[in-house]
Amino acid sequence: MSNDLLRQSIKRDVKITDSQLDTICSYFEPRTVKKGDFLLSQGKVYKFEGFVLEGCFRVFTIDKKGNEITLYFAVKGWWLMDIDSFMNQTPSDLNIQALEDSKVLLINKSNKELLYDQLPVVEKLFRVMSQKALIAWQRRLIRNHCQTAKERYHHFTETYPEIAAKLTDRQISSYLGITHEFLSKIKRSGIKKE
Amino acid sequence: MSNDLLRQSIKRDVKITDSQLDTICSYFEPRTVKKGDFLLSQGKVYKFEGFVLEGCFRVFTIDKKGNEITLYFAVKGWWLMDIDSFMNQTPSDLNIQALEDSKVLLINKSNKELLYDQLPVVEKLFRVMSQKALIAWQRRLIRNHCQTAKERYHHFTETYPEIAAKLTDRQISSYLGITHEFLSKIKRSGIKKE
DNA sequence: TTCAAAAGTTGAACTTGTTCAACTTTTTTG
DNA sequence: CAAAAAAGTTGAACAAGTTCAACTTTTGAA
Repeated sequence: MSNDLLRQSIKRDVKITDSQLDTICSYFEPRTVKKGDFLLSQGKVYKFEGFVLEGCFRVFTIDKKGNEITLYFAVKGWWLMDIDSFMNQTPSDLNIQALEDSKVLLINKSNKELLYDQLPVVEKLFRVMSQKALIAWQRRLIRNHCQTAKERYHHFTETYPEIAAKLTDRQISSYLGITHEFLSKIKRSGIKKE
Repeated sequence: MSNDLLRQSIKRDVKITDSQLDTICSYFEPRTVKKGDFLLSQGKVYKFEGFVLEGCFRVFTIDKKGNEITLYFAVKGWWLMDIDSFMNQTPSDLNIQALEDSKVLLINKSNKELLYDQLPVVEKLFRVMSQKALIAWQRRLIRNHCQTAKERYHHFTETYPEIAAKLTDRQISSYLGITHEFLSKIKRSGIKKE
């Protein structure tokens, strides 16, 4: 199976048996997404949660002024979820778009609930994953408040060089919360001195 | 017992029996914290998770330049946690300070683990709580990127008027990510027009 | 392979928010 | 209650980041 990556990823977060992994994996379906296609678009209800096997996705929202705000990027081994829409089955504020031809494993809401009921370890898994994600969001907010755009840019490209390499400057700037014009100026100033 | 608030709060997130609630509550110990005292300070390992019964807390970090960044405030019914320090038992980056005389229920790490092992519903509870918190952090990041300081100030005071009423302007500004001088100017401009 | 669309660059004027310093008001504490 | 400390206000100069418009470069599709 092509589920090795998912199995490894789960084993990093919880102690789990192979048969439990089999059960979990049996609920996921593979799907390919072409470059530019949307797995979710703003206004729709999110019916799937996804685990990225290959490729790259961008999760973003568009505000009232029409600006794109990127929440995160997801490459191999990352999860794609709009917790709000999936949990409450309300229309999503988010768009999830493939930045290259990609492969994901998807699980729908009713299967996810079956899994939760059937295997308590799945509750633990998503509890641990959510708490780790929370830590990351808190740290990002702190960086947004205490670092300049330039520092944030370098932090991003140094922390995720493989992801940054796949992205356009516009996509990076929408993640950093700055205009692409200003990112261009940051890069120029970064070459000249320090 | 004075555990009613905790029991109600848990019942809002998961289906649970009274005897399970009894078990959970039995692991929590009440504690009073005097105004100004710290439940946690930066550099220490966080040994407790807390549920606020009364009073008000501020969770914040101090960056290299000495600026305070407030992650959140917690009043009656809110949880106090430094997931990073508690989960990994590493020194905390956070301070948790009582802004008034307060009462909390505390649970330590080993009891929390006992609870997780004993009652799967506790895994579910914290999974649901963490996912709700994640949604809130994502929304806050979006607001930080697409709203001005003035809009964020009004959003905060309108969403949490009871909390805002307990806070100094310096505390609010450290939550909004602006200087207290600028908050003062926002308030003045808000009176004159709009 | 060409040409249209998207991405990136640059500069000038502008807006938002910061810094610092001086001052006033409120709160706390001996 | 008096003094000290903390909080809030104000202004002027400044820094960080935006906006808009013109331009160049790269990418992709017919």
